[in-house]
Amino acid sequence: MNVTLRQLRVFEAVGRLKSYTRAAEELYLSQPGVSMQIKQLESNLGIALFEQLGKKIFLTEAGHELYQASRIVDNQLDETEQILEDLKGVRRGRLMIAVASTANYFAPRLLAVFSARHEAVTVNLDVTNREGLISHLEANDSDMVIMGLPPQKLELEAEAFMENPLVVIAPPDHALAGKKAITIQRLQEETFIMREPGSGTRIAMERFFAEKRAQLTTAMEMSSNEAIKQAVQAGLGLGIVSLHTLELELEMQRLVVLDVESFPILRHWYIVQRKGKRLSPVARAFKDFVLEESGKILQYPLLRT
Amino acid sequence: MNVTLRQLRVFEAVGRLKSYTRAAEELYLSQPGVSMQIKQLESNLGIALFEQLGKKIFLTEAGHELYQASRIVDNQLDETEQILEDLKGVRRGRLMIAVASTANYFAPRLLAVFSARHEAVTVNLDVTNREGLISHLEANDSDMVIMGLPPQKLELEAEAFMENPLVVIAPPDHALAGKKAITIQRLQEETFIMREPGSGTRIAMERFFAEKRAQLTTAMEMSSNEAIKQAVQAGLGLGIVSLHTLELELEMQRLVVLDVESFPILRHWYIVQRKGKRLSPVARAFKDFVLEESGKILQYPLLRT
DNA sequence: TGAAACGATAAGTAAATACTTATGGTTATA
DNA sequence: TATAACCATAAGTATTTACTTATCGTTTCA
Repeated sequence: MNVTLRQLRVFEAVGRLKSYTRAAEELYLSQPGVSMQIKQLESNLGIALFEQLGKKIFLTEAGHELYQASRIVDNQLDETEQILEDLKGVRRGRLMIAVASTANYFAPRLLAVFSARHEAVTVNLDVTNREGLISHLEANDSDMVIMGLPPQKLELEAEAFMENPLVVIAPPDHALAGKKAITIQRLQEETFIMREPGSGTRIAMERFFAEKRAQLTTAMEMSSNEAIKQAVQAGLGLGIVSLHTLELELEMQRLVVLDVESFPILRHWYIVQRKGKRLSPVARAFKDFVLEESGKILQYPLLRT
Repeated sequence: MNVTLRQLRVFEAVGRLKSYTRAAEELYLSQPGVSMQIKQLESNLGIALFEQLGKKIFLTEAGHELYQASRIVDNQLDETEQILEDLKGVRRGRLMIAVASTANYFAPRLLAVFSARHEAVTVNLDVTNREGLISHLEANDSDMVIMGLPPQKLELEAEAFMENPLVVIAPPDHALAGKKAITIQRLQEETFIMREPGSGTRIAMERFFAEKRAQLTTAMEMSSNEAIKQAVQAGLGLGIVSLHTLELELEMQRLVVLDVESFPILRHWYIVQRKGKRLSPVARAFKDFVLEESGKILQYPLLRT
């Protein structure tokens, strides 16, 4: 179809007003200008769109069909234009975030606040493991990723926005509970429930103990923090998890944080995205929001045990 | 929106193929040609549609929106083009016919046959009185009109396509039933059930008797042929109607046609349309069909009584 | 590390587009 | 019947469009 949008718009006006002259006025054109557009359109389509009987013009059947079509097309484009207009601002948009599973304990709260402020923004949150996060970054199908340990391989931009203290947890009735300044030495007498190799927490932990030249006994490996906490509660051993995951358990006194020397291991949470990625206004706004306000919103439990 | 269809189509190809170069190949363009169209489009919209990360390109959210829109627009136009293509031929289309109420006894049969031959054609039949037909012609909202007596006032083209004999009817037990060569003189002794003034049949009748210098006694006026036939059957008087309306009654011997001298009054059925009206292919086909084949399809009852 | 793939940019151009004014021919209308 | 309203046509033109080829810079991958 060799038709131009201009032709369709002129045609729509003529069809609506049933007059070349008035359409010309509406469009700030001369009457012959309109005549020519219509003629051109008719010749492009190879079919008559108007019928003139005396002074009045009528749409032919083909004209009626095209009239409907041009209204639909016009509306579609108007609508899209509106959407794009919104997208330029923060008003509307989709925010696609992926977070490490550990971040699941606070990320939803951040998103909830952001989402409440920007009602027309659709938020999409994927909670996944480290591997999943990396593939998100590679496929570029998230606006950004929240994780504790940005991978080195990819070219990324990572900004820390919050502390992420790793602490040693034990059941409340554990021999070490309540003890002050437990040494790392002492810890080596205990057995530990660990995250799976490759997990951010696990990597950080191993790095820490390697530095301290200590070696821990691994009782079992669990692939989620939830599982570790359950196992520790059940007395199967000690655990090391992010303090952020403990809010409830500390409050309910199901678990205690041990006061071990050099602890907590201080890590950070990072907002990560591919280098050079152009953020949408919504993504930009979310990032600013996290960098500036996450501290206020997420007050994690005090370290006092 | 200052967007051109060309831009949308190029954009659609790039969005679909996720590559400027391959889109260029598909469209038989150079790669810079595509680049420029997209750039133009983006600047028209004031928003980025693609994001390039390394070698790969991705649609931005705005790009996704526009992609959907351009597919819708494209489909709409394709569909319309198909419809218009059909309309050029006889395959599809709408046929709007208005017929005089008397023609209601045969017009549906014509339309049924035509409609069976052209399945994708929507047929619209309005059965109305003379006044209604004239307003159809004035408003140009029918393709053509079938009537017995084209009005003089409007500039019309009328073509006769079939005889329309007006006959005198009586109940089977009437004194004149079966009589040969009844004189018009004799008719004046009877009373008649007439159509309302202004009806085509009434006008033709009055013209006929004025010519013969005869005057009929009007018992009552009815606004439909059906009512006249009922009244005649009930013995309220004689009637004059188009032979076409009698098929059933003659066969069931509810009514008889009298053998009156100079009868039947020979009139014709006309296909009528406004002078200069351009017929759609479907309308053209219907007109030809009626002119050529109506005789074959409509064999009305013989005059023998 | 070097070649290949990809998109961006620059410069140039033939063609078309989208108008304009002027004018002519019909058709209603007062 | 004159006039006003309406659309068609003709001729002319500035601008824009839609390309092209040539070239460059970056990224990926063998």
